Amino acid sequence: MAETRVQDSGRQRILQSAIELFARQGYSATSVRQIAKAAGVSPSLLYNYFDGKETLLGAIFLESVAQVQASLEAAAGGAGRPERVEHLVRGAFTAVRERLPFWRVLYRLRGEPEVIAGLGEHLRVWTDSVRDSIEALLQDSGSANPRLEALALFGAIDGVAQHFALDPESYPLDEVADALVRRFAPAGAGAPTS
Amino acid sequence: MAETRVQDSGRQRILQSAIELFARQGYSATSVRQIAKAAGVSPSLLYNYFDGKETLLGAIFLESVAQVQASLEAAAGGAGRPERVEHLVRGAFTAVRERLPFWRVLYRLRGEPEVIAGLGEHLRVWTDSVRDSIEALLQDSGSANPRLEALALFGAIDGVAQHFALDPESYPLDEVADALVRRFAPAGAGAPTS
Amino acid sequence: MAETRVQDSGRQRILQSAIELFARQGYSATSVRQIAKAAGVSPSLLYNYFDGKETLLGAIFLESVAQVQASLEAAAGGAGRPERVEHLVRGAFTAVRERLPFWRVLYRLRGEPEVIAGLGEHLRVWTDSVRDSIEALLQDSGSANPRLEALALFGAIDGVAQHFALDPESYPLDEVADALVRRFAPAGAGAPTS
Amino acid sequence: MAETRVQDSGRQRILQSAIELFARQGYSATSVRQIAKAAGVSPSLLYNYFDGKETLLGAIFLESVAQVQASLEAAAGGAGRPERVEHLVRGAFTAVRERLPFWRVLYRLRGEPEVIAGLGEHLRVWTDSVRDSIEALLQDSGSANPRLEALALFGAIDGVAQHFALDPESYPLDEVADALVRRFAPAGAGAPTS
DNA sequence: TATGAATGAGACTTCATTCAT
DNA sequence: TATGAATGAAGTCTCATTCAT
Repeated sequence: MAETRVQDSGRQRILQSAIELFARQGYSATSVRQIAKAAGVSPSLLYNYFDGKETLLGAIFLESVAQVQASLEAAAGGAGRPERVEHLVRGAFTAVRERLPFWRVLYRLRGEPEVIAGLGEHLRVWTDSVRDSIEALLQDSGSANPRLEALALFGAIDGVAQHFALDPESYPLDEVADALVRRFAPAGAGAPTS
Repeated sequence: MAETRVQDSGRQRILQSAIELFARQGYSATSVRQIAKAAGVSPSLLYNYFDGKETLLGAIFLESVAQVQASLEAAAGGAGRPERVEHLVRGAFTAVRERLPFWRVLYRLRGEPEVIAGLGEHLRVWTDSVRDSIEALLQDSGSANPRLEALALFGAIDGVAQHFALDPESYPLDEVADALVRRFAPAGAGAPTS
Repeated sequence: MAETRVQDSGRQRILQSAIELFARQGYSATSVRQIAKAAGVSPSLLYNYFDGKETLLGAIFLESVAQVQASLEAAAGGAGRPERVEHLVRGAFTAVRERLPFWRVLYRLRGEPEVIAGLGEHLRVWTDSVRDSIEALLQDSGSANPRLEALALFGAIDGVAQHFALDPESYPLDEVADALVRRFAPAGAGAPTS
Repeated sequence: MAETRVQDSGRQRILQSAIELFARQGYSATSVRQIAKAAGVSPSLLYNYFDGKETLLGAIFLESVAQVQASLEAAAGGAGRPERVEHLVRGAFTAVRERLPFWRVLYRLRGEPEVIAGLGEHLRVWTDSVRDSIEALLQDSGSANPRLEALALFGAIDGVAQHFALDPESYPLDEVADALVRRFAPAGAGAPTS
């Protein structure tokens, strides 16, 4: 009971405020002052918990990536190709919906890896592993060129997720997911018309 | 004769440096000094041509959006659905390839519309018009729910383009384009196999 | 029995760490955090024992000055001028060697008396008393102008001590002491050659 | 005519204020704000001319060391040992008198070489060269152990100079110089009494 | 005796920008 | 067209310090 209270204190509040502001304004455009103010603490306190703005971002990533990873793995599996594709798509979108602010931060930062020293490599590794998972998933299910198929599907999921993230209120994510699944579920990659 | 000389001088060099730095580091993380230095001029000169950093960004957008728009329209058209989808996909990727830095800037800024006062609305209008174009394109070609189809295809194109933009050297854009076309060209949205 | 234990705890460890850091980095450049960390305690504990950083410095001085004073007085005395000069020089250098960190702090702070409110006056009084002692020592031993002789000898001792403090590992302090003694021991100040 | 005015502007005023404040309060205890205020400019301007506080200090040193070096060399020379020692002592004290603030900064900083990254080595080299010069000067003039003699004389000069720097108003520098010269001028280092 | 949470003041520094030339 | 001098506002971060426990 006191636990939720404790969780809500100091460090936790800073993390929460930071992720929200980073999501809305971007990392560079968000000042430490803003974060502290949003968290209701003094800017100094931030430095009791984190070595600096960059470390704070790192902490956000470490936490969120782990949770998202778990979320994605939970959604894996399925007997045939259609089921697998469907699980993948739904799982991915669920993960995005669950941690929307994190994804918005991710999308923004993905393009400027130099800004955050150690993060770029970390991100690339993670992205590659997701791509490989999708490829593995398609490999078992009679795809002509699973790698290219994986890139296409990965891109599609990522793009739709981003469009959703830009306007979560009115974007019809589930219906678009249906459409994606219909397009990518069929096994015959090279000749759906014949 | 003097024209080419003029083009390369002052204003043009600033614009060029700005777009490249914004693409690499993001708008907020790029300073006026950096831009001026990269352009080989003094920071003051920037203020002879633009009212400030924000105006400079606006100018970049105005120029680039017009060119991209033209590029996209040139790629429109085609007799049947498959041709139209193919033209759309190829045209979009060509546009991205041609103006890669601009797109990287766009992808970054799309998520933080508040940062740049007047730009957000402008961007949204443009994005919507692209989406509507795709929808119109699909509408004529027997799609069950053209709006959702359009969103899915738009998302897919956008996502793939972004993945390409993140690693243009080694991303197999043309092959992924093929895969996308194969998936989205068939008219029957709900039953591409039958 | 418990005494040695107590000596080594808390207060004593803080004092020790403080003097070493002050000696190496200077007073202003040394932070309370650094001192506490070096002492293996929390910064807060420092405020249980001292009113603040300045008070801590005061405590260091009070302790050390007393010990140095004793050390110097023990070295005083001697029958004739040569013996007295020799005792003075050797005694001073022994005192420096024994409490090297303290002297390094002293040398640094001597020049900025305003920084430490009450310390400047204290220091000046002490310095003057040392100079007067030397003068008295020379007065009894047929020096033409004992005051100027005292200033010269005091300066020489102080300068050599400082050079030694800057590089204690390789400075040949004892040999230089010999040289100093040879130069200053003879009674005839104005005509050592005759 | 306008030249003096130009010299007095901006950069020059900052340098001047900096050296005076560093001399009075020490490097660490002097803030950039203080320097700027004393120079009658904004703190930002300082960064137009120097990369930062440390670079500013470096600039001060480079300028001053060169001038002092010249001053010392000008004072070198003399036929016999007594003349040489006299020239050395007088020259050194003249150099100190001429650039008193610089010397006070030097004395303070000599003890904390780690604080200023590249300066420590520079300083040590310079100090060694001065010591070597003195040694060379004594070598030619029948000194038993010129190296130790040089260290003793160097220490004496340095110590007296420092005492003078601490209280330039009332320290009888010239008279103490006389005393020093009387003590160190005679050639017979080991046996001034015989 | 000892500490972790917390902070106001101020440190150095960079920012976008103006203006006289 | 072009720049160097100059600056107010704001940036990140460290400081010495307090207080409840």
